[in-house]
Amino acid sequence: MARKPATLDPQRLDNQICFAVYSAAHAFNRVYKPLLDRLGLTYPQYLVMLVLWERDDLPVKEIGEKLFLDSGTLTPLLKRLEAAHLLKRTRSREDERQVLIALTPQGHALKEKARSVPQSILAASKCAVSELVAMKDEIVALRDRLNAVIGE
Amino acid sequence: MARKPATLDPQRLDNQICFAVYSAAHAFNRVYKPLLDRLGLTYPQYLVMLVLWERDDLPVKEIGEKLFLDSGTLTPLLKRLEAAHLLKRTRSREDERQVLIALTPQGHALKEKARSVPQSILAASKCAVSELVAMKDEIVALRDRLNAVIGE
DNA sequence: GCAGATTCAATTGCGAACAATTAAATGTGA
DNA sequence: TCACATTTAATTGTTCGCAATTGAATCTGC
Repeated sequence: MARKPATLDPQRLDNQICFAVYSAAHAFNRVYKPLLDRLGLTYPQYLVMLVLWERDDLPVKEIGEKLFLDSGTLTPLLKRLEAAHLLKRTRSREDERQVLIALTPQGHALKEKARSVPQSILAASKCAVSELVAMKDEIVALRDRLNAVIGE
Repeated sequence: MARKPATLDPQRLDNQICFAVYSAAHAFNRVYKPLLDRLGLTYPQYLVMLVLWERDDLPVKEIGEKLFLDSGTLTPLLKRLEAAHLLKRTRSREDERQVLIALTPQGHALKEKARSVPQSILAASKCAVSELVAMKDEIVALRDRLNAVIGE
């Protein structure tokens, strides 16, 4: 049984892209934390707000599709954002199964306060924008291939 | 106020590398799930086992440093792995503050059963190994820069 | 040797994340 | 029309992830 050199052993933690992604996600979270604390948001809540700042009045389902999250995650999260007066949840009148999510004036206003966040993250990454964009595109392509496999 | 084109707006979800990483981590998790179910492990538990398969008899602290996790996460997770008879937790005799984690025979044996996991992930990623290695190195470098900023 | 600081694991409390199930509304085919 | 399937959100239960705190063991300077 030929022993592989450590740098090629696929069962080693440091050789796994998945752990790289997993640990990078946590590192991002820790950088975001103090920035989002000032807005009173957690990172997943911030993601929901980003979606709503682009387009308002969406059903829960559609927010879930954009963020790859299901109602088990979103329902309580949206209730917390509603309790913080950032959005309102209303049953659709055309289709009573849907709950539509609409920003309150405070929810809209928060977009301005959040404007500096991406720049702070960029600074922390100590990386050229062009490099980050290239990396992002690669990671998104990988994610989409993985998600395609799940659907099989 | 010059409106940026959508492809450059840093406040757009699709332009954020962080969301790419966040959603890729979840996609990986979903691909791992059925593979790890057969081993009776969750993904974070699998990470701990990877660490211990490389080196046994580690204090909780050291496992935490390798995985970027703290005792609040690890203590209950390790207790569950102990309940599954995969490892044993023992207070160090030289330093009673430390708890040493050692694999049981079953814990060691699981390494063989887990050997095929990385290959299945590789297949799901539909990507050349060389490309994945390059991506992994970039992501690790980014992660380490982010973690360096946090320590400031 | 001893007071005070530091280290380490455990605990508590809260917010994700997701599987599985439930209940209500809507759609579909005969 | 009516039985049956599908869609949508909510709910329940388990596991992470982390901040903050606790308590015990160890280290440090004097």
